[in-house]
Amino acid sequence: MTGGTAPHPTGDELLRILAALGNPHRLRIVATLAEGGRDYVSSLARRLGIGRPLLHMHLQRLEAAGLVTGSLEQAADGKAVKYVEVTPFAIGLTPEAVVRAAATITQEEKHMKESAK
Amino acid sequence: MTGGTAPHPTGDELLRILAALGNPHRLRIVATLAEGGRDYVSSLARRLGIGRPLLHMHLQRLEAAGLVTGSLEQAADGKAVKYVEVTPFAIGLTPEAVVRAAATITQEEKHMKESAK
DNA sequence: TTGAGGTGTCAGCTTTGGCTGACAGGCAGC
DNA sequence: GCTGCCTGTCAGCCAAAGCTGACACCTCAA
Repeated sequence: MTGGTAPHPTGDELLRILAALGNPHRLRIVATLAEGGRDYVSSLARRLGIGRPLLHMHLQRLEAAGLVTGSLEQAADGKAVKYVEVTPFAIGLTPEAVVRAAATITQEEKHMKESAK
Repeated sequence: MTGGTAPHPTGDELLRILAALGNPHRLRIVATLAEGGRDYVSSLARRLGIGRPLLHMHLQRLEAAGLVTGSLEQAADGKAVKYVEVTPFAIGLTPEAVVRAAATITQEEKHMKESAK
């Protein structure tokens, strides 16, 4: 197991990571998890002072970027609880790294509304 | 001479940097400038295949983040040309860095529509 | 004067993102 | 049973981002 995000991600991966971290709420989510360790969604929402649906959406983006990992577990009392924790990562952000990443950007088509029927 | 962005920016600075870089066009802009060196706006727009108004907007965000620097110069023939180049930067992106940055996030009020008259 | 090529900005559209309230289900314990 | 706390997702609203076409200005060269 790697246990961390590679220092030289592809262009799309880097874009997802940067976009995910470029948001006050999401940055604070990562910071909170990095400091206090793993926590479950409802508790985390309370700590951050935001609603659960909102947190849920942000967590989705962070998971999609590979920055956090969620695992649905059974608490001691049998309740289903989803714990989430940060995935270790180390990204070096320099112009050279940007050049390398930009070379592998996949320009996915806008929406191609019902083409190729 | 500073010549570069500090490796430990404030929370707001980091947010602006990440949000700026978390966009395909802007990432490619930085990459293109980092590779080919400085260039002027119209030329850059042609190289990237995007419109000048659009590029102008993206450059504003990149400048606001301190990632690129624009300078309006007089070309040899007297024409005013705006050259833009990348500002050297080196940001270490790790959970620890995020924790440090998140501590200094300035939560500016939404819009406070004419309150505190 | 006209044309080409540079600069910037504005109005207006479409799309995305952010956010909330409400709903539905599962599993304790009272 | 009911209550509480956890899970998820949905519809819908509103603000912000992204993008385009048109406009105005400047300077040089033909």
